[in-house]
Amino acid sequence: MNLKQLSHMLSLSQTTVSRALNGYPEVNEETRRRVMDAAKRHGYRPNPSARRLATGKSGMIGYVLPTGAAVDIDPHFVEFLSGLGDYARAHELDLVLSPADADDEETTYRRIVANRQVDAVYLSSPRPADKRLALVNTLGIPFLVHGRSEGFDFDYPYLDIDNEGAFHEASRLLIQLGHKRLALINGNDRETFAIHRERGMRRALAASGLTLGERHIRSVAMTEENGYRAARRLLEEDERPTAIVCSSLIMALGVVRAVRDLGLAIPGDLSLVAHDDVFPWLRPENFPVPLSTTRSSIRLAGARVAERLAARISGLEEGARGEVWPVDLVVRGSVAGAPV
Amino acid sequence: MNLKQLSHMLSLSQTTVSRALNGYPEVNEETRRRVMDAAKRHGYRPNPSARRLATGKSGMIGYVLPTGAAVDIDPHFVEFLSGLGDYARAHELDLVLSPADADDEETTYRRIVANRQVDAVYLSSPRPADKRLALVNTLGIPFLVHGRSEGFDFDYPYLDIDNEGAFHEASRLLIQLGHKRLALINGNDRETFAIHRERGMRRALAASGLTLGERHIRSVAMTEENGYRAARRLLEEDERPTAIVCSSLIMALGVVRAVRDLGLAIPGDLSLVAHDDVFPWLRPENFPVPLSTTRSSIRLAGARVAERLAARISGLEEGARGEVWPVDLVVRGSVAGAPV
DNA sequence: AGAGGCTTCCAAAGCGCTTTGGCTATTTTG
DNA sequence: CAAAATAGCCAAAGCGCTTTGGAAGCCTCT
Repeated sequence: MNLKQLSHMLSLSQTTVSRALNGYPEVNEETRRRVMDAAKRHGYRPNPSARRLATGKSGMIGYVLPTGAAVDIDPHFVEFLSGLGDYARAHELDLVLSPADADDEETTYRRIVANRQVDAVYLSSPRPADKRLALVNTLGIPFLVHGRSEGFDFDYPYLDIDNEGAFHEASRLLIQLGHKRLALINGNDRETFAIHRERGMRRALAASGLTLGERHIRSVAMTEENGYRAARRLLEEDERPTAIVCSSLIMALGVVRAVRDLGLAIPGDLSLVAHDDVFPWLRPENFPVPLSTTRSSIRLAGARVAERLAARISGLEEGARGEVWPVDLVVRGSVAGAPV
Repeated sequence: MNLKQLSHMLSLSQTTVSRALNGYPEVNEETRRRVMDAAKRHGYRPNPSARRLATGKSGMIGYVLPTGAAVDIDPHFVEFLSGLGDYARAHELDLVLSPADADDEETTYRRIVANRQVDAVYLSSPRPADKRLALVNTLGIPFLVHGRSEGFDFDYPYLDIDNEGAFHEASRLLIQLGHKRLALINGNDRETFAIHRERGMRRALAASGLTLGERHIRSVAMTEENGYRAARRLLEEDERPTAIVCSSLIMALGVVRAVRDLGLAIPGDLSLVAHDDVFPWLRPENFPVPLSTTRSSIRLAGARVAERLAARISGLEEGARGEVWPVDLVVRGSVAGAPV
């Protein structure tokens, strides 16, 4: 059933039927009802390929997926996807993943824009002065950044959590508990979120006249193994830290293992706080010692990104609105006063 | 730059240019070269929307993503995606994720097929007599199943690992080490992979005159917490098992925690084997006691699925070919002889 | 020399939608 | 009451490709 058949069957022109269906004003309300009715009754669905060719709109949102033998997709991605899907489903928005060589994402961005494959894209894990962001901004396709970049002379729309505030609060708590030697096990410090977290922590320390020594900060890919290694190096020092703030639950697994291996105890010898993106399959309250966390559901963020993207596509949202979500600090058994 | 301009510039018809570019035989080789040349020089890329409208082919593969508040996307998915992307990138194949209500995926399948949004789809986590499989089979779109189903009167193309063989081997090893009370912490036993794993284990036990008691098998969603709970229940019994085989590394984390909480030791009191899908961020060799595993890279599977899907789209692969990959049994410190 | 067969190309007709420009009534306005 | 505005509809022209159904030119064969 296509438009031609439908319009013929209604003794109307394709123009009128098309307009009736798409809510244009220049059609009599009664005619519109007739058309709508017939369309529903016959299960008419406009052919998206044809519509796309005519309008240039695809009804899909895009994401360029960096791939390559050395590239690991962040496990957070799947949770984010869940959220995105939750919203997108209700609006029949599909998501197109365009795999790209991690060393040359530009080609792919250019391709999907030139081909008008998607109506909007979102970027994640931005770095300061991220090239992708500049590119997508000049290409003129609607976009939204999950996270933030820095160092541009233009503004852009984004959704981020208050990483700096979160780690500031976590650090402040630890300091108030008497800790003086804090350490940070961070994610890749070329990504903005990691920079913000470090900044938050330094700010809290500075406020109490403390500092974060070079040796007390590790910046690594967020795997269990890296968490372990980082923790061991930190804890085997002479003046070992009495509190660690850690950028992910997965790394925290490694930290816990290291603490055990060294015969230390949480929170007796070491207080630990980690950031929790809220995975259904790994929960901080189920750590050997329930883990204090800075918590923010990445899944909710995914849903919100989809929502805003949809709004941008339909023109409801414009401009460079930035949105920063507060982060909960959830205190559980893994923090205590500094050992004497 | 579109076809019209290009052909005009070459003083050829659109027909000829189109044919030259698409490798049709009825065009002079020299003309073809001229055309190819000009196309490359001017960076001509056929508009996919137009091509799609004309041919019905989209150059994308599809996946219906079950979503909903109660639905958690499997973290394995992202690794699978990595692999898929590795292959797809080289072939400019995009992946479209169509979110669907987990309780009604059928509508979405019908939509993407009716709309010809994708050239092929893949299904994952199939169950016995999975409705999606039957649906997709009748809808007539090329497809590939990652995993296997059972109980159909038709064959279908799939890629699966030898789950039964893997758990058979793991169990056999444990039995040979003198274990008599084995337990299984499995995934959702409505999914085929879990059924196969249980079958493999039972087969190994039966071969030695042993059985798997009802109380010695747990079937749960694969989270750390569920692993913990299942292990506790198993280990708090009077006649507790001396060996556990576990369907995922994430659950194994919980098992390890439970063992610790109960004051037991691995492998002294309990031998443990888990299935490892090979995550970059959680490796069995880094468990407190290095974990023995049945190992199969889900990432490689993703790449292979993409490859076969591409072959199916282009007609290079046909019929209902099933492909079953062997699974490695990797022995590490977590298994030992049965306690006396 | 004429019939038949290749080779190489083309004009035009789709694919199924949206949108432009225009046309005919009907209503409003000065 | 004539002129202007408005409401409601339509034919046709795209969107940029692929593909059908020739057609022209040149060989080959009998």
